[in-house]
Order: sequence, then C-alpha cells, then structure tokens
Amino acid sequence: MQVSFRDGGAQVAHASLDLQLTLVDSAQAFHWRKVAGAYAAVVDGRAVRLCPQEEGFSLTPCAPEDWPFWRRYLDLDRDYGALVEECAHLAPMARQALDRLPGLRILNQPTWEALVSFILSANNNVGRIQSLVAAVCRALGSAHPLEGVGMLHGFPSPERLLSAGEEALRQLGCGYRAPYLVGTARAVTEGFPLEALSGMAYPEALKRLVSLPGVGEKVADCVLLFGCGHADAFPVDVWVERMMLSWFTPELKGRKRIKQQGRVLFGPHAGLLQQYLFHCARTGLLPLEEAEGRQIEDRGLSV
DNA sequence: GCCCAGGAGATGT
DNA sequence: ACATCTCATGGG
Repeated sequence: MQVSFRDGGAQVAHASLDLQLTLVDSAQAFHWRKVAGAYAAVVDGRAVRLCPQEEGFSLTPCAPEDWPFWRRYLDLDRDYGALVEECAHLAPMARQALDRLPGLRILNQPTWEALVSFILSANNNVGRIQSLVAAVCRALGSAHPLEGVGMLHGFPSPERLLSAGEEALRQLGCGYRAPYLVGTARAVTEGFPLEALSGMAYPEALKRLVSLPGVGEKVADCVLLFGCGHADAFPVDVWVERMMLSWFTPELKGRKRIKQQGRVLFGPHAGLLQQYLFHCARTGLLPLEEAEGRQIEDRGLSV
C-alpha cells in the first residue's frame, strides 16, 4: 500500500477496497452518501470524500496526520488473504462467500456512531435505517460543508441527543426506538465506558453493552464488531440465522445457540466471515435453501 | 389489508 | 431457561 499527499488529500494505492460494497451495500454503516461516483460522510467529526481511482482510491481532504485514522477506519492493515486461508477448511459456502466479495472490508467505526446506528437498526430494514440515520444526523448532528458535495452532517453527540429528547426523535421517525436512544445517551453522559470496550475481554464488553436500553445481544455484537474491533463478535439477525441453518447447522434452534456455534466453527475472526456470509445471504448472491413457507424472491437492492 | 425488516423488553410458564 | 406479545414505521 502506497500513499501520497497532495492538494490537501491522499492518493492511496490499494488493490483490495470496494467502496460501494464496504461503505454502502454491506450494511455495517448507514450514513455514507453516494455523490457522483464518490462516497461522502462525516466520521468522528471529519468530513471526507472517498473516490475510486485506477489502482486505489483518493481521500479528500486528508492531512498526513489524519491518515492513520482513516487507515484504521477502513481496516487497511488487515491481511484479508490470511482470512481466506483460515477459512480453507470450512464448508464450501464460506470460501465462496469470501471469493465472491473481494474488496469487502470490516470497518472500525467510532463506538458511539456504531451504537446509535444499530439501536436504530432494530427490527428495521436497511433502506429505512439509512434514511432514519440521515434524518437524525441532519436534524441534530453538526454540519460540515464539503467542497463539491455540499453540507454533510455527523452523528449527534450523546449530550445533543439527550437535550433533543424522546419526542423530537419520534418526530424524526425513530418510533419506539426513541426512548432507547435517549436512555443510552444518558448512560454515556453519566460515564458509561464506551472507549474502554475495545480493551475489554469480549464477554465483559458484551455484558456492559447489553445493560444499555435498546441494546440486546445482536445489537451489542454489531457494536463490538463494527465499532470496537472485536473480530470474534458474531451478530445473529434474521439473515444470519437463515444462512446458518441453510449452509452450516440445520435444525439448530435459537439465535443464542446459532451464535455459539458460529463462534466455535469460525474461530477468532468469526465476525469477519459473518459479514461476508450475511451479505451473500441477504442479497441472494449465494442461494439459501428454501425454508418452510418462505419463498426466495428476487430483492432489488439497488440502494 | 398482510408480511417483513441486521430486535428489544416485558410477561408468563 | 424458553415461548409469546407488543412496540413504530415504511415498502412490497
């Protein structure tokens, strides 16, 4: 990987990052806006535009001192080839999922941003999560102008969510998740150790997260995987449940047991593989065996 | 109208 | 421990 800085931005030569797949289609983040073939968002207060280039991508603006942040966010230091080798012994569907999605990387998002996103994701579909996150950020997040893009909005701080209140969040379309967001924001302002989660052992970090309102085991695992660097966290939603039953462990009942099985089968990077499998199942890229009473229809996921 | 969506929380057994 | 309900909201 080679990086050069000019005109206030960074040019990155990197063969293995698919921006559309990683930032938009794979549903690990919901706030990236597509603008004329590029991708724009505010992350941790930094407005940026990512643009695919021949043999890599550009990042604007990006001062040299900001580069380590984005490098970490995009998980560019991980050897995804090693993940493929780790999974060589697994069932064919696991290797196929990895083969089918070159350039999918697992983001390291700010913990608070992942937490807000996945509280809003509960019993909701990807398209609506995207528009809901956008509405909350636009109404309550700080505005950042970006040349060639217009105004971008970051995630509102815990203090801002708390002062906005439940009713304002309902007005924005959060529904019954509004009080969850307010309660979690309050806990964070009162000292919940968000930044310490990445340094805790997985079971301890999970226990802390599920103590927050609106955070059950699935949401907690998403926050740990996408926002705390816990690559062994294994979120089980409806798609992962269907996928596991169809491809790996038929007749295993209950998401708790499916998660346990996934963690044992797939090992310390189970969460990374989970994301490949999740995307293949949800988009129909790899075929799910038809379950009782459910037709596999063609879902248009143009986004 | 019904069913579904990267579920969580409360209640009952 | 497990099953069942309800909770907003919008799209198919």
